[in-house]
Amino acid sequence: MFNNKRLISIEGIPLYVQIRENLKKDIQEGRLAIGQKLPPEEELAQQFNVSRMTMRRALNDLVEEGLLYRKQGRGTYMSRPQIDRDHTRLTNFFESAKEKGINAAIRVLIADIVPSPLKVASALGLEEGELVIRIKTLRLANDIPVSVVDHYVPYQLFPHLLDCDLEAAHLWDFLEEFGFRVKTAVQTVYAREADSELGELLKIESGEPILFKERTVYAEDGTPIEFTYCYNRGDQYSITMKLTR
Amino acid sequence: MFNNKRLISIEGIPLYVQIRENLKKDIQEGRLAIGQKLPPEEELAQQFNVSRMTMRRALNDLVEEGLLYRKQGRGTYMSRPQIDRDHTRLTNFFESAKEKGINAAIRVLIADIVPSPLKVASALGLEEGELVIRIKTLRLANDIPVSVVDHYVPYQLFPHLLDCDLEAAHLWDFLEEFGFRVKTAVQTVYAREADSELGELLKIESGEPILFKERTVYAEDGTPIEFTYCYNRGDQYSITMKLTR
DNA sequence: GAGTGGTCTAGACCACCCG
DNA sequence: GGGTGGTCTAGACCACTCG
Repeated sequence: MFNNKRLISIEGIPLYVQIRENLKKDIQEGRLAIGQKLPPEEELAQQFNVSRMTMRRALNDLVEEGLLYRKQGRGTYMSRPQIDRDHTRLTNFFESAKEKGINAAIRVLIADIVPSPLKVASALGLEEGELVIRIKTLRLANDIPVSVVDHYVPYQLFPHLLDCDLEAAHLWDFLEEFGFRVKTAVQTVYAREADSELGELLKIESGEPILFKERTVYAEDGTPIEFTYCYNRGDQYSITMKLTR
Repeated sequence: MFNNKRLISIEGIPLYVQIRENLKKDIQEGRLAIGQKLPPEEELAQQFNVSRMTMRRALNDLVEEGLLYRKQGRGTYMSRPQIDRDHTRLTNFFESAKEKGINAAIRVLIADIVPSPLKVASALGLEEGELVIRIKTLRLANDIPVSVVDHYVPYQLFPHLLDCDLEAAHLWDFLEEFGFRVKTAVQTVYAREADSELGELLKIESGEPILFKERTVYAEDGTPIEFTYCYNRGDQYSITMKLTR
């Protein structure tokens, strides 16, 4: 280990990325023991034939990811492998269903242009009553209804949104087509009971638990581009996240 | 703006931190317009009288925080201010109650040493049946019961934990006293119904919605130090988080 | 005091984006 | 082609930790 690691310079890929991925592979394939101390940065830099700054950039990324940790004045060490990593990533329904091998489908219940209710307006940075596009859908996973989702999108930013086939792709695909890249979201999660309408749509008894989510989605420049109420069947849905102190 | 920003070198505080906080203040106090383009990095570096690498380090932090964004080949820009920031931080019950001006109290229901159930063992990286400390508590906010929390902690790591006054401080304070700094947690959130026991403890009807959480807490080096089931009153509790694509 | 990570410099060249 | 961010170097000194 840690010998003759000189990289063959690969076209286009930054050195720190190559080093990072190289080390990550060593870690994930178990070639480094838990708690093991790594060589000092200076030495690693020599082995990889890069400057210390570049080496640090690679190490920083791995520390960020939680694979390594540093103790000032002592050294850099392997973390214990944790079960789950990389939560709090924003993924869309089709993407995550595909990863899990689930057959995803969307049925549009409402697609309309309406004046914005107060809460929607304030989330989207609009005046109350400014026009928004409302799209209410039912989501199915392997033909089982799992969520009712109520999207609100500023009409002024996406005047042609309703021309799209909203059952054919995820809403975000269309938002991106119109020039807004989905970047971050802030969401709040609650436990609620299903009312009779939700019960009917989700094929559960009314009164059964619902994981209820309010979410505001922002583009790269911070513009709010979507506000959503999301009602998820309690027995079919959970949310996993990673927190840092 | 952007003139004569030369920093008086302040004792001990790294330059990139001073620059970062300086810019953050400008942003938060509205001295920079939304969407405004910043001067190029080279120029900023000159104004602050540092090298470009140091300037970049400061800017990187602000981009990370979502206050700025970059477009390669074009420039660095102000983001729109977003309502909420800095979620997905791990906070303890007493800390967050204090911030909100809520009077927090903990009542211990169970404090015992037991063989670990399978699920607990696997979360904590133990063999099934290895001893764990189980601490079950009721949390009150302004005398209203809000959560029932069931903690499991490896006995071997904290053999003297039960000597502590567990109602006097948060469990994490004791874990840190014994040498383990709480660093990260991975949690999964579900919607459930209250059973009769929970109903009684939380003073709600059985069948009412519960925001149920399973959480594994890790120390700095990745050692799992706590696994917890957490039952929160649906009408008193929500979780807010920020997601990134 | 030796070992190690944390910060910082003053350059350099490249890749990308725009008019 | 000019402006800009992305990457990289080869040094340097400081701050922290440990024996």
